[in-house]
Formats: sequence, structure tokens, C-alpha cells
Amino acid sequence: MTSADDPPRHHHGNLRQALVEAGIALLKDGGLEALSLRKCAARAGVSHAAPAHHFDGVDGLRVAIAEEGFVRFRQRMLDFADAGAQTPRGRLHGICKGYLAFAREDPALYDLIFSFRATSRLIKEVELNADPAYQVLRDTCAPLVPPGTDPVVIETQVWSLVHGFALLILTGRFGPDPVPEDAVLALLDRIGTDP
Amino acid sequence: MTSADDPPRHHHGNLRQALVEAGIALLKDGGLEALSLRKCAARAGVSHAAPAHHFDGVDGLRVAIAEEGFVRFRQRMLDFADAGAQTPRGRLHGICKGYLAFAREDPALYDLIFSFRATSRLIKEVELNADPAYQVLRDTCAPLVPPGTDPVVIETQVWSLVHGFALLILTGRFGPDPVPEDAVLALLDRIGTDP
DNA sequence: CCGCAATCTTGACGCTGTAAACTTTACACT
DNA sequence: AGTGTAAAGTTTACAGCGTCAAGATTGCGG
Repeated sequence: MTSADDPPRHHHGNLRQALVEAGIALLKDGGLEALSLRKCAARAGVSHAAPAHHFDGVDGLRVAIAEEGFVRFRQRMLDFADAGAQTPRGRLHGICKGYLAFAREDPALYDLIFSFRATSRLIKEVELNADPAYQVLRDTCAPLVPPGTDPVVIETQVWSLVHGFALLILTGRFGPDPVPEDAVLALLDRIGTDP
Repeated sequence: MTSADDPPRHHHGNLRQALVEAGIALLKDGGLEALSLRKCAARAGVSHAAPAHHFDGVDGLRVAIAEEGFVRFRQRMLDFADAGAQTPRGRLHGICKGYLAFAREDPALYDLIFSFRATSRLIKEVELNADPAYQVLRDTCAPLVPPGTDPVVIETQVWSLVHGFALLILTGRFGPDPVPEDAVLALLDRIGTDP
């Protein structure tokens, strides 16, 4: 358990970080299936077994990459929220646009961070890393929750809508046609309002 | 069935179908990562290279399993739609419940059919197999499209919402808590209505 | 200065997908 | 009926993968 500001310790400067970045690069130009321990090791200039000293197998590497992925995911949402209108609705539009931007800019990394299933033994650790990103969504939804309504209702509606839309884009459902993003934003605007 | 010491048969009754079913069984009890050509072959009682005569590599097998998966997916939606109230809203509730039922009953198969990305060279073939299932959703949405509205808007809203919710369930986002399905159905009921 | 633990390397094993060469079966044609 | 050919299945082989064990290297604390 090394903290972030430890000085570079042994042979390689910071192999763990180098391996994570190598993995992110592999994802970016080869998709989910291109990610492998041996290729990360090769890209970092170390032997194929070196990563074993930093991660618990390939699953450990995937968790570590997801940790970094969630950091970037959260930042992308905040970037867009801060850039738009500083109203509750404005910020909600922002995080949704950031959500979609991240999915489009780095689809394989997006796939990776959402590739862990409830049945996985890793899910607890992943959720810990994911929580700061989810908190951004919760905080943005909070001002829009009508009195007497469970916040989970609003969060689930927003989240399902945007997450589903992002996945449909990634699966190519809309082809080369202009993506009906306005349809999603229109429905988003009705969440939390009185019918 | 063949007994143990039969000479090698060079014509399996319908090996292709047997391999697809073996693959679906593998998915069901081992998840996406448990699927392999060699295990399918072993389960079908055939040598490891036999599948090559029926599928174009492991990707071909995945496409073939997805084809069968979409058939079952479509049927599950129709089952639920036919079982509920025979009104436009009633049928919409039905297909959404069927959608979620399928995802919960066979999560790995659900993962598989939505695992193909827009950048894949297989996407055209997969979309062809997927279209009958998507058509069910389009047909169900059709009566709910307000005059002057592009049907794609309504379809995208319904689809994004339900697809996103199904994925969030699979990723374990709601934990062992009762899943806020009512929240999604409530928003679903507002799609296609005047604000 | 010495010992030790962390780090990295090498080598090996089993599993995977894939290709090539071979054998057996089914069927169409003369 | 006999034959030739294509389809279907087997065997063998090879490269890439994750993983483990054992050995080498490094840096730090006693």
C-alpha cells in the first residue's frame, strides 16, 4: 500500500503507474481484448512476470486501470458541469454531456470500468474506486429531488437514461446517423418535475 | 446417445447447434470469460478443432450464440407483453419487464449480445440478427409516438432508460437492496406524454 | 558491512485460438 | 455399382496468454 507521494523506490521509477498507463494506451488502440499483462509489461520495458509484484494477476491490473478510469471519468463530468450554466438543470446537462464525452473519447476504458459484474469477487474494491464518480452524480441530482421523494429515484432515472444511451452509442445502434442526443436531454429535463 | 467406446463419428447430428447450446450453457455457469471454443467442443464430445468447420473462429461462435440470444431475448419480451394489459402502455410495461427478466435470468448471455462494438468488423452481421428483437421495441413504441414526433425520439428514450437500468442492475449498483424498478417505470410512463 | 526484503528475470506449465495435413463419411455423377 | 469430390472431424503443431517457482539484483535498515 504505497501512497502517492512516495519517492521512486527501486529499479524502475514507478512501474505500477507505468503499467497502468500502458494498459490505458493498449485499451485506447486495441479495445478491451487487447489488454494483457504481457503486453503491458513489454510496453513498460520489463519482463513478462514483473507485473505480478504490483497487481494480483490480470484482474488486479484491470481493477487498477479502472481506478484511474473512474478518476478521469469523474473529472470529465466535472469539466462539463463547471463549463455550463451554474443552475441545477445546467449542471445536470453538464454531467450528462461529460458522461457521453468520456464514453466517446475512450470507449474501451469506459467499457472496462463498467465491465465488473455483481457476482465478481472484485466488485467491492471496484465500487470503492467508483464511488467518488457516483458522488458527482448524486450531488448534481440532489437539488432536483422534489420534497418527499427518495433521492435514489431521481438518481436511478438520470443514471439509467444516460448510461443506457451511452451504451447504445457504443454498440453502434445509431450508425453514422446524427445521434438523437436531444431526445435524451429532453426526457432528462422532465426528471424531477411534476407531471 | 453415443456410448463411450464408439469409434470416432465423422458426422455429428447437428454439431453447429450443439456447439451453440454448449456455449450458452458455459455462459450460464461461468460468465463471459468462461466461453471458449475448446470447452464448447469438449462439451459437445468432439475434438478441439472441429468447430472451425462451422464457425469463423471464436468470433464466429460468439456471433452465432448472439443470434440465438437475440431470439430468446425477443421471445422473453413478447411473453411479458402478451401476458399484461393489451393497451399501448400495458404492452410497453410488458416488454420492459421482459427486457429486465432476460437480463436477470441469463446475465452473461445478455452481456454477450450487447458486447459487440460499433468498431467491430462483426457488427453488421450482429445487427442483422438483432433487428427482429429491436423491431419488437419499435412496434411497441409506435402507438405512443405523438403526432409530429420522430419515432426515433421515443424509441431512444425508452431504450436508453431500460437498457441503462438493466446494466446498472448487472453491475450490482443497487446491492442487495430492493431495486428501484418503480422509479424507472414511473419515468417510462411519462415518455410520449405532453409535459 | 551485512542481512533482508522488495523488485525484477528466467524458465516452465497448462490453457487458449489457429493453421496445416490427414482420415473418414456422404453424395452426386457416369 | 463404382468412383471422385467435397464436407466433416481428427491429429499435430505453434504462438500468445496468465501464472507459478526459483534465482538474481538492488537498496535500505540493523
